[in-house]
Amino acid sequence: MSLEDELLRQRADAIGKIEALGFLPYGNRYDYSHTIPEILADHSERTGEDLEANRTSVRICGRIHTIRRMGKAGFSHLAQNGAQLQIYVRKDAVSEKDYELYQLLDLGDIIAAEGYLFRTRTGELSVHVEKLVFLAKTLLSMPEKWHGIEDVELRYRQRYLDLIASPESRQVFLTRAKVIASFRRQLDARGFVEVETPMMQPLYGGAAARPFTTHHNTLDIDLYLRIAPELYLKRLVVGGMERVYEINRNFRNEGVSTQHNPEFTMLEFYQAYTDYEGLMDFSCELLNQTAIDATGSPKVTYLDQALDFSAIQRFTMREAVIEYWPDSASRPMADNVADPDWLLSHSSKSTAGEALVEIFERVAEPKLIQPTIIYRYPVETSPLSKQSLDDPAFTDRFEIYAAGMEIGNAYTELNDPQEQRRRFQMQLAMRERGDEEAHQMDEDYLRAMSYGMPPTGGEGIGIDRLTMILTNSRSIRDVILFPLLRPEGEIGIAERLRALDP
RNA sequence: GGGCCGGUAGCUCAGUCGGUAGAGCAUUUGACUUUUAAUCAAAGGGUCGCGGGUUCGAGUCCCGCCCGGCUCACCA
Repeated sequence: MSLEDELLRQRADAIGKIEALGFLPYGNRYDYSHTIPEILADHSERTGEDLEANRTSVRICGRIHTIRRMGKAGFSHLAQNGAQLQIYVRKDAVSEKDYELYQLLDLGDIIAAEGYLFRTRTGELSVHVEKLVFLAKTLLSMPEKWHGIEDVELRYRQRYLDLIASPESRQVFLTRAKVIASFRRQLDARGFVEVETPMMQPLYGGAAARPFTTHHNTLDIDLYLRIAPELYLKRLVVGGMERVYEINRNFRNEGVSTQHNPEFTMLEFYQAYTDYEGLMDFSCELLNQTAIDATGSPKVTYLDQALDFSAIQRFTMREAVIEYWPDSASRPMADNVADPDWLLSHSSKSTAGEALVEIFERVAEPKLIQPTIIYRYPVETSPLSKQSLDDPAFTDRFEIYAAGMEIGNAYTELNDPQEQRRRFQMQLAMRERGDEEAHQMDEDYLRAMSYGMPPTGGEGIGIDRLTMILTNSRSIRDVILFPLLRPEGEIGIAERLRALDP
């Protein structure tokens, strides 16, 4: 018998013994008087004398994280909501049945304890237990208490174990929730309406990416998982929902890396009657406040580098190429980065605009550690953005970079259906030249725009990447609870449980 | 997809030149009524990722495959 089966058998046997003592092996509702974090918040300052003089009774519950048994007494730590509280179980302070239960407990079991607060000889706030309640048994071993889970594969596949074993991981996901809550609060306060648009779409659009394909049986149609909600959100703006936003998943059938997960979460919002300059100012306010709400400060440390979301810098794309050019000897001049011949000679792309973007991504993007807005993007790579009034080769678009990653993308929305049709046709031509990610023609969207769309600014912010930065996480998989992994193969737990079933 | 690194007990990790597979935690038994990585004594526990090959002999060397990490390419 393998060790794991032996442990399983021992614990299954313990369930029987616990039941024989009169406890439910898997308990029901338990009405605690305090959560463990509440007790720590309310009573951590109290002295032992105070606790003795003004006895405080509590009913707490949680998962057992440590057990130290010593003959006729013992200590355990219960964990709940990321905090731990010690309990002290003494043979002469509880019923015989409860003490027998205490002897049968394993690390990882979930119990409740009732008693009063006191301080131990070493000063730790603890519960002097008078009664125990059994709530749930663990059949499998907990991770090692000191190192926790080091195997990242295990952390991603069995996130629940990661959450049990490492408070830091729990904190990452609490911060992620704060990021999302902060955006919602800020947008709601400004009159934005949260909406949900289709994730299964007959045509995909709103970004340059390859989609996932699926099929609806009854309708017998192929559908795409959305690569962006953009075109639906703008239909809503046409319909008079002047400020809308959506926070949800996009799906892109592309590579996996520390910065890419096939499904990822975007905030997209649209505001009628503003433009990209209005959005730049708004973005700075939004990100500053989100950083504060999530971490307590606009200044954060990411991989040993100090980032300040209260001081977001701004460059045009052309300026950024000059600013971040790697060596001063060959540094281009303003005339160079505006010269199609110069651009084409420094890139393998076939148009000046695509070349500028390619050069920018090569020389500047990795160096954009400080939160930075890059604005004015070439028209070729921006099929849905409005052209700049003073230069039709460019669009009124910007992206937000931080820690060398793109975390946001925004522009004045194109609202001229005739121009939108031309852009779609330009994209179709790129598609015919072999660009699989070029935009499709979306006639329903063109039709919507033909009813008149108000001038509008729209923006998308990558929640996962922003959360990486705000939690100092190196990989996007560290901020996604269940990142996509290949299936692990046979687990075998069903068979092992079946073998235990009497 | 390419390159590099990794997969050994439930967990964290050693394993030398190819020669009987180890430690700590966890588990079991015993001692211990304020411990806290509790302590002390003893015991049990292995598909060395999977499959081939070389060899008298493979955790170790060779080949293929699976899973993961980093990185490059692609992308947000």
